[in-house]
Amino acid sequence: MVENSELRKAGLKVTLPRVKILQMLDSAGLRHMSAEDVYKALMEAGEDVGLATVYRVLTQFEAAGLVVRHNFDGGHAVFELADGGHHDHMVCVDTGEVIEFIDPAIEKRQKEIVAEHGFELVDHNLVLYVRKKS
Amino acid sequence: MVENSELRKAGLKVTLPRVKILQMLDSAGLRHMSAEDVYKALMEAGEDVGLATVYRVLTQFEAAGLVVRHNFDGGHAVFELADGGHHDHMVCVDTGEVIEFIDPAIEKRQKEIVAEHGFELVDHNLVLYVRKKS
DNA sequence: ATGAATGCAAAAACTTTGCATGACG
DNA sequence: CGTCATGCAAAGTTTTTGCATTCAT
Repeated sequence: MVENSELRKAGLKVTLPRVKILQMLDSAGLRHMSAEDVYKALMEAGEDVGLATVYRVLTQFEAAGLVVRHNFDGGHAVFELADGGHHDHMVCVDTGEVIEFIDPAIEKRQKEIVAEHGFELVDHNLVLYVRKKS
Repeated sequence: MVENSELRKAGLKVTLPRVKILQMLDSAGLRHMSAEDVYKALMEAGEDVGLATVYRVLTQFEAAGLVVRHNFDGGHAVFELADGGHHDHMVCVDTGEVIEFIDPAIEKRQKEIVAEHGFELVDHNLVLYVRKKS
C-alpha cells in the first residue's frame, strides 16, 4: 500500500488525483505504465482525472523520485514506481514482455569505465531487447 | 567518403537528397544528429530538401542498416552512421557531450544474462549519464 | 483566505502520410 | 517512359501550457 506521507515528504499537497495516480501505479497489474495507460485505468475505475494532470503529476513524481521514467524504443515514455532498488530491463521484441534484472558485474564495470574517462556516474539506462530462444 | 554504391547495395535509388543526407551524416561535426539537425544543416549548405524527406530517408537508411537510430532521453531520436562496429554511449548531463565506448566484459555479461532467462539478445541500448568529476 | 492544483482546450514538438509533380534508370 | 522519390501541406502522436475554477491547508 502506498502512503500519502510519501507525497507530503516530497513536498506535494495530498490531492485526490495524486493519490489515485500513485495507487494506480502501485496496484495495477502492469509494472510499467504510460501516461495514457494510467489515464485509461483511472477512467475505467470511474476516477475523473484529466490526461494533462496525469502527465503533470507523473512528471512531479519523477522529480520527487517516487517514480522512474523510461524511454524504451517506440515513441512514448513509461513509468514505474521507484520501489527503492535500481534495476535494468529486458524487453521482448515479440511480446513486449518486460523483465527486470540487476547484474552486479555490469554495475561495477560501468563505474569503472566512467572513472577511466574522468567522469562520475550520475545515472544509467540499460535495456536489452531480446527474443525467446527458438 | 561515403559511396553511392552503398545506396545501390541497399536497393535505394541514388537520388540527390539521399546522397546529400548521407554525406551530411558523414561529414558533419556531430556524430549524432536528429532529423531536424540534418535538415538545418542541409538548409545552411544551400541544399533544398524537405524535412519530410529527411525523415523518410533516415528511416529507409535505418531499415537498410546504413544508420542506427537512438532514443536517448528527451523526446527526439538521433541518428548516426553505422560505421560497422557497435558501441555504447556516455552522455555528460552538464555539457551534452557524447562519448562512445565498448566494453567486452559488459557485452559478454549481457549475453549470459539473457541466456539465463531463456532468451537470445537481439539488440541493446546502454547509456551512461555522467558528470565531470568535481 | 490564499496559494497551489486541476481540467479543459489550445498549442507545441516530433514524426508520418496523401497527393501531385518531378527525377532516376 | 514507367516507376519510384520528392516537396508541400495536412494530419497524427505524444506531451506541454494558459487560464479560469476548485481544492487543500
